[in-house]
Amino acid sequence: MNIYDIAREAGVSISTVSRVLNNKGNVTAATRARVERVLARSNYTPSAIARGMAGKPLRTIAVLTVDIRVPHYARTAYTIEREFSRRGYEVSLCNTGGERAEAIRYLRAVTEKHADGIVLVGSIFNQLGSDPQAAPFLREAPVVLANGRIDLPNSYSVLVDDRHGAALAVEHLMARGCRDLFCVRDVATESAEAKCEGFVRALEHAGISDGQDRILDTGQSIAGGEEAVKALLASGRRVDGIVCGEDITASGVVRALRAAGLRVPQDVAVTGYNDSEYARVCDPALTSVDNKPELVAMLCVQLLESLIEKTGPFSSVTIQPELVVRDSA
Amino acid sequence: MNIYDIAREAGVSISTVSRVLNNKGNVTAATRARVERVLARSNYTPSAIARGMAGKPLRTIAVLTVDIRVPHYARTAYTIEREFSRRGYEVSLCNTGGERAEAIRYLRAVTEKHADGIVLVGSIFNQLGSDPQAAPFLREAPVVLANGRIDLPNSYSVLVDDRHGAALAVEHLMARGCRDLFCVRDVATESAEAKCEGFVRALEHAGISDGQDRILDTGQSIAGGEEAVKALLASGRRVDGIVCGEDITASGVVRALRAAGLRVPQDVAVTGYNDSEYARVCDPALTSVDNKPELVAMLCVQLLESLIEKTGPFSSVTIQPELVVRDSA
DNA sequence: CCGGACGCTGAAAGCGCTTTTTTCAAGCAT
DNA sequence: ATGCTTGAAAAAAGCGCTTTCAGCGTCCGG
Repeated sequence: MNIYDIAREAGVSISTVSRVLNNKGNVTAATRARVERVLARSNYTPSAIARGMAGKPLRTIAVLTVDIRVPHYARTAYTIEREFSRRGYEVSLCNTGGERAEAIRYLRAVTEKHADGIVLVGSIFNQLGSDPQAAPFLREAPVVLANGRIDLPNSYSVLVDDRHGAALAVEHLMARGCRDLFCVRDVATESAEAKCEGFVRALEHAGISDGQDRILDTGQSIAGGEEAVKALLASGRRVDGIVCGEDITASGVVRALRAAGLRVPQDVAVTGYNDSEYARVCDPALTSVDNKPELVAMLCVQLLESLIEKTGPFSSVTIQPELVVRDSA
Repeated sequence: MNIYDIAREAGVSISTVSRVLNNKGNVTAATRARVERVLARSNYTPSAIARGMAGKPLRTIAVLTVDIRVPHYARTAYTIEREFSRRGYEVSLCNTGGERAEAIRYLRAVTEKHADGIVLVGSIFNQLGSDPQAAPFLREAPVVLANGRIDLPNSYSVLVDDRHGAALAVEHLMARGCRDLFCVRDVATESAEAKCEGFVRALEHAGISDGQDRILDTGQSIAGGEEAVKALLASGRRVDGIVCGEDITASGVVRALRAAGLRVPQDVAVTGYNDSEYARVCDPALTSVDNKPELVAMLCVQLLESLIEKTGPFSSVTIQPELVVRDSA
């Protein structure tokens, strides 16, 4: 059932049906009524493909994320989807797992389908801007990168000041009287680097200069947190505070500390990052840095929408995280 | 840059370019080489829209979920996306939040865009099959419903036997010596009903007939779990085992029990459901029912793909969950 | 040496819309 | 009564592909 069928049944031309459907141009009330009656009793669904063919935008947004199962990305993607949906867009999603090839494959696919805009969620995607295979696709539609910088003509960023976030955690621990702090780096991203930098700087600010030696590397998981603590305790170094790069890792840190007979926060205070549900499930509930994924997502959507509609001026923005104090520190 | 530009530069017709691009029909090596050279030095991207217009499938799958932020749905959606991506499809996502209007709006949009198939993730979507507004769209493309039944021509289900899952939890608790069991129902879905039914049946099987009176209603959250326990303890009824409908609720149950001075699992054993990361973060780690979202997703993808390619025969399937024993029971 | 088959390529139609252009008729002023 | 204007609706073009069909040259067998 297409527009020709409707036109034939209503005894008008397809352009008239189109005018009725899109509510534009002049149509007499009588003609409009006749078309609408036919429309009502048919189950006609206009083809967005054909509409796209005729030059109208398809109103779809491509969202690239590392892994939607990570709560932080889920929250970001959720808000992006909801907000674009509210604005009449549909969102298409890809979990690249950080695989460059996967990102390129997907970017090609959405370019072929004429996506109206692209949102990259995760600092890892900043690489794509300088990737000769990926960059051409990123020029075909406006791009917004959540949590990372990208240098391309029609691309902007919404950044979170993770350096500041880590510094907030350090300051809080110090205010509690902690002096022997460590920082757990559980992933190799720009964002993790920023946290470490914030940690080191905050220590320097307090007159402690060996911050760089107080960074523990491990994996982003409960087991990762546990291992980091085991290694730390085995080293015999004194510790009374640990800043973690992720709540899930922090929960492993807490678990290992308790297993070693240490009390949290009395003996060792621990902070998480992302203020996820894990922070509330963990016992004791984690003090965590809220980096506001919903706010970031909202800003991404607003920015991308104005980019699509070319209602500038545009600019990248940076937001500040906040510390949420609970029981672990 | 379109196929006409390529054809002109290569000095051939567009049909020849099309043949080269799609690797079909006969083209001499010389002609093919000439076209490919032009192709290589251009940044031509074929239009999937135009290809769709010409009758080819666009290879997009629509996925409806309640809320991607719920880990169980995130795991399901993730696997669906990855598997379809691997098969050359793109997935579009909508979080309906259980809103009928939102589902309908989205179904209309994807129908207009000629989605090749639809996956409904969550038992709540079984309503759509009998919804006069939604059903027409569900007839336009094959549909697979994860975790619920739907009665429509081209629709099939992948079910999890949640009755059995709850029964597994009951049996485990009884084997530990628990006798005064309760079940926490934290949401009003078909799936939650099945769990309660499994709970009641399993009790009956053990000679306990008042299972129906042992169901506690609350919200699906940490607070929900806490409230259920507070109400239960206030009632003065004896309890030594609690079966929960979700890990997150179970974590609240554990927290409230401990706050009341009860030991888990020694005084009261607790089981969760979904075997999510929450079960591992919780202290003590939750014994939980694994309802295998990845397996369900894989089966959905396989089923939907064969539906799309009409390589039958098709049939709905039911899978059995398994109990994962940890420290809480 | 000619007819038919076959391989390669181009021409053209068609997919379902939007939009521009054209047609037509009615209404009005001169 | 003629010419103009105006508004409604039809006609037609165009979007970028795929695919069918037709044309044309070549090769082979009779």
